[in-house]
Amino acid sequence: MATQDAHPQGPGEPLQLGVDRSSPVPLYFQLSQQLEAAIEQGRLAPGSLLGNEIDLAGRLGLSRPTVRQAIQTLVDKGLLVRRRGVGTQVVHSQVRRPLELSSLYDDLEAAGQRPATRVLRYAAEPATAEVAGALGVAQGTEVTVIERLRFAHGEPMAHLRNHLPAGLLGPDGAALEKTGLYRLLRAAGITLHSARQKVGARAATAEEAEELGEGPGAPLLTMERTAYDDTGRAVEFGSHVYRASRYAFEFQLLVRG
Amino acid sequence: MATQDAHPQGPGEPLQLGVDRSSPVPLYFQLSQQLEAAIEQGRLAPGSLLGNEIDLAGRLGLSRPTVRQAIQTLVDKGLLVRRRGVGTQVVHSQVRRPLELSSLYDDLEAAGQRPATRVLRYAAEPATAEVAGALGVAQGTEVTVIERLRFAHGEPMAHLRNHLPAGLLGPDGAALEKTGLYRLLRAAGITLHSARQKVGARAATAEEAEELGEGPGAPLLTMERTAYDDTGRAVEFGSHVYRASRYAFEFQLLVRG
DNA sequence: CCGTTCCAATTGTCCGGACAACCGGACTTC
DNA sequence: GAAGTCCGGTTGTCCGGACAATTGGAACGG
Repeated sequence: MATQDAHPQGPGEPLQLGVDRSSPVPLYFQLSQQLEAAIEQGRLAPGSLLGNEIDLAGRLGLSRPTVRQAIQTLVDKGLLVRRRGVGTQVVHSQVRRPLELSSLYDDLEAAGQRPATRVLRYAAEPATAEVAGALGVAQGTEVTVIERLRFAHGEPMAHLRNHLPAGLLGPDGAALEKTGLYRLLRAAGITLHSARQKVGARAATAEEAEELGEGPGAPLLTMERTAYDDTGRAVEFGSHVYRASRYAFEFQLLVRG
Repeated sequence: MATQDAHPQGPGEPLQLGVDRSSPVPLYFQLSQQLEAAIEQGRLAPGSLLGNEIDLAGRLGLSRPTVRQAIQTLVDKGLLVRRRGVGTQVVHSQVRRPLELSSLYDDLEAAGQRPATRVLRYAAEPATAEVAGALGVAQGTEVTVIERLRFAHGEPMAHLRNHLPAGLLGPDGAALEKTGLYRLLRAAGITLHSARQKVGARAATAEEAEELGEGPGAPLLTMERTAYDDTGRAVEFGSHVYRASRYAFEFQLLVRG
């Protein structure tokens, strides 16, 4: 299978790769980022082989475990596929973005929709049984309640109701008119780790229809989400309603290897 | 931080762990499965430390890289959290199931709902522009069309329409009355790898309402999905409609580390 | 009493090597 | 010509070791 001189990625250039050993960035991470960029920009064609790990390691002056670690992160992202006895190749599909804990604000902004927010309520009140269960606190504990109306292009898109453990955000609530809740949480030093979601649909009540500019009984998309930080503590319980005529959830799944 | 004699997981038993070197199952996999089972069954309490990797390796007669590989798979699943200088601990949350490429059939069966299926159509026809685009074939190419009505407890739950590249399933279509599509695909040697989904809602048409036993204009949950195998080839395009009064999507997300 | 410095513990990164398992093509054989 | 066999190539698994980076508490000093 002479991969001697013919570069495995085809007749093009040998794909400039190299690591900076003086950088504090881990070597495997430098490599995986370069490979990801090459794939993203099409310099590594879908289906093309990557060249075997031993040679790659030798050419870069790295050890095989380090190269493997770099490749593995891309395999986990779904960009590469390894096959024993064959090699490692770029996946054929043109799909990207493996699915993140999506933030409506970021989604809209990324879509160029210039989101706006009207804060309807920002208060502390005792937790109901449902909220207490979701957040893992005792019923009646004081929690922060946030209700917002989210607009895109000046039109209402969704009604967002969130419950958070008291004291998580502090007095920064005012910033909610200008940015998304998840950004505020991140700014408060909270790193989101996982979330449990439930997506359904139902007909709009009279108030909801009025508020969102829909007809009575219009179909609405509902989403309930409990988000956890990296220690497993529940940091947010959201109960949201979207206009089905204007919004849908899009995401990509990866099957666990 | 003497972890000398006190077992890190608390006053209980030292947590029986051991690997079988004669088994063809990789050692790191044996270990990760045992740890996962222990976490799942609560023998490793949330928040408890796992004991440092060096000792663990020594006790099991394994090397540290092997132990790390086992732990890493559980970190990727979101069951464990590592912190340098601290240790590895079980995540606090009680959540499970990181989100799979969910199959309605499996979902219903797991919930003890005894799903049933009526195949409305199983035919070959030329691909429309929408289907051709989703499957990545030329418009007009012959594709397999499957339309099914899915029941649970004798009540209609959803109308499922799927398009597949011709010849993927062969004549096994009859089995669709007895099992799910994804199981058939797996049995045909296809390993699903990723999928792109879009979840929305809309009002039912007259026929849909009739077919699903809902009132006219009832809210329906819609899902479009294109699934890809491990080479990136599109193997299925589904266009499904669920009764919002009876079904909702539940899933868990992990933030990529 | 409080803040600072230091230190031990633990995970993070990286190396070099060894052998096994598997795939695909070439070759042989019938 | 078709089926089975062999073999080179590649990834999968595992080992043992070394040093760096970070954390949290303990000791120290103000």
